[in-house]
Amino acid sequence: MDAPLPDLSNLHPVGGKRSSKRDRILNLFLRQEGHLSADDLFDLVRRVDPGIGRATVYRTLQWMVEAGIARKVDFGEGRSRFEPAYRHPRHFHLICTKCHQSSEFLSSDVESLMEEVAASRGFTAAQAVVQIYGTCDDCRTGHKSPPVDGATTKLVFARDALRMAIATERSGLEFYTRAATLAGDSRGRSMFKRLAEEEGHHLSQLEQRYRDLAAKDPHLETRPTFLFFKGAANGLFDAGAERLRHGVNDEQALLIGIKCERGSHQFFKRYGERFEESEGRQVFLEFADEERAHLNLLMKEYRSLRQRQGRRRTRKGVGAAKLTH
Amino acid sequence: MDAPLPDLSNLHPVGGKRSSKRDRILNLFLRQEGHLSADDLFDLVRRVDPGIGRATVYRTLQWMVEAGIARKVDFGEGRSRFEPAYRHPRHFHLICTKCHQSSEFLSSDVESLMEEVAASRGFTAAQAVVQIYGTCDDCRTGHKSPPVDGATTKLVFARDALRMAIATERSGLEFYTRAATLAGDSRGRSMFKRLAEEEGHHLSQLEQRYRDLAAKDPHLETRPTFLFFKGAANGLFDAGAERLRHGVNDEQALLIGIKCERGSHQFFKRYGERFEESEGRQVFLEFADEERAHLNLLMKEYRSLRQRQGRRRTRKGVGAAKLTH
DNA sequence: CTAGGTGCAAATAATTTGCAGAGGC
DNA sequence: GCCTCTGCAAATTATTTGCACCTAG
Repeated sequence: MDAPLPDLSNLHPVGGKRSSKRDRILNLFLRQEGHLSADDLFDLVRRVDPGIGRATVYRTLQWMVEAGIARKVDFGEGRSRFEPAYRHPRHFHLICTKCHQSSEFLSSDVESLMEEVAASRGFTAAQAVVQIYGTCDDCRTGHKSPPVDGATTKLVFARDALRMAIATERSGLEFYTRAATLAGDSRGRSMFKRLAEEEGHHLSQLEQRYRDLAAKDPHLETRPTFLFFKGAANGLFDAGAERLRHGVNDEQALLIGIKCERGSHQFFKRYGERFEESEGRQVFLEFADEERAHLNLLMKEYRSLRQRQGRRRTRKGVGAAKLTH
Repeated sequence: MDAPLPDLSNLHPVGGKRSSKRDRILNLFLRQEGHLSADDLFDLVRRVDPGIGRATVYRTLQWMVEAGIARKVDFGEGRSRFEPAYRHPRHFHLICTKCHQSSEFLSSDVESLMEEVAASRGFTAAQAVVQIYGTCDDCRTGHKSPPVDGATTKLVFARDALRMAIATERSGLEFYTRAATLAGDSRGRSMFKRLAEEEGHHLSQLEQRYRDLAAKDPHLETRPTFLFFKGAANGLFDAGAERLRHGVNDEQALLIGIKCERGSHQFFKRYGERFEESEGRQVFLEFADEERAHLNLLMKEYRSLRQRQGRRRTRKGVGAAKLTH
């Protein structure tokens, strides 16, 4: 649903056209934080290269939007603003109608709801815009909270990513600990135990990393959430752990684990890939890898179990074809 | 989060200003379906009253937006469009970038997510805009689906409302049927049975109503969803019915029922009230009333149970104060 | 050489504003 | 009589276009 992610070096041919001054405009634009109006960008460009005309900036902007490098956003000021879309996933806006400041957030839940809606209408979504207009905290209370620069945004992003990974790790730990207790088969028990230990180990690593991050900014913990990944932020294994309570056999436990690991792997990979280089992205992608490793282990165990059982019945959803990655 | 709902008759003073020609513009505007550009409205107005100037239309539009009667939306065409906001809750847009058609949907889930986000930042939300840009089904396939007029929209809305009420009724029926089986106390059993019968009765009424509605338009059932009230559309009692499986005592069952009925009453009331007069609105509000009646019955039973138990312990969440409506 | 890209200035389009007069209270 | 509304035309603002020229492949 979001923009394609062409390599920066061969970005230019994307639109089918060539480049020269576009490079300079593009580079300046991508370096910018926040939402530039066409004129803002024109001023910036002129400062560097006075020989560039306003029309070129407009044309380049138009081309960038078509090529998916930029996004056009409208805050109802009577002019458009533009923001980089490259490795910078769709984010949503909270726009203060008093002070005209806008802050951003990201929500995978909103995104998936929108995808669902679009799909149900046969609509192919290319872009999504979410804007909430109202009064910001500062304008309402009269206080002024410290300005948030690019570095802080990145810290907050990393913090939120870590929080999600930690929540997932915690619910995974609970899941495997319980599964190890319940497992009827000694081999399965030892595998679940091993996984529980791994989760515990990773968990403490993540927590350490979280503490390191928090040390970089004394206010980090109290800053508002940036990633509203509600469905994921509360532990992707919770439902699985819950199902274990109702008593399942080893095979079922394995299948539940596989489903959870696969879901969480896909989730972290999918979103991680869409971010620009940053610690948050790292957290997502590393975590996705970890979940995949667990997934592989579980699937190996599952195959082996099936073999030992000697049964050849086919189970829906996890056929042999799907097991090979 | 949505616009205030002033009475139409004393709408005018809302903005602190007075009225005269505004009335005519306002009335024309409110009669319109869809999204008018300022110029569209100007043309319309001129056809009725050639003595009205373009600036007045602009000024009136501005005033309507401030007063919460209209919403300004931007589809990236270089000009703004406006839509009535009165008794017409925020709806979201799917905008085709090929044919420039836009269709609408409503999602309570998206709304509550947005409220959550706003609240967590101390942001007071007044308006929300959700736009999904892409290619519509017609443009993608080349086919042309039958045009949807205002009457059809209303039918679809009523259909979706009925579907939600039916789903809730079904899960309620399941809940009470199961509760009746499980109830240890004969008095409780008969109450749950009675509620189950009522739900069954209402369910068949709703299903009949649904059939009547479907008879009005042969394609009604296949038309795309308009209300994406995912959390509610799958039966608000499902979680409650599920909990009954794990074995609960009568008091707990009552509390679960109370929670479910209260939630569903509030949900249907809250959203029903925001719609303009229509069958869909009726469905919502009637259903809300019904759920409240059940709620009252359950609460009466709960109080009586507590009295019979003679226990005076306080349970969190459902203190005596909260029981009196 | 050719298909675009580019600068400049002029054109267009949407919206706002200045001002004199009108209308309600 | 005062305050706001209103129409008209002029002004302002953002964005696009026409056109002559330039540049990369």
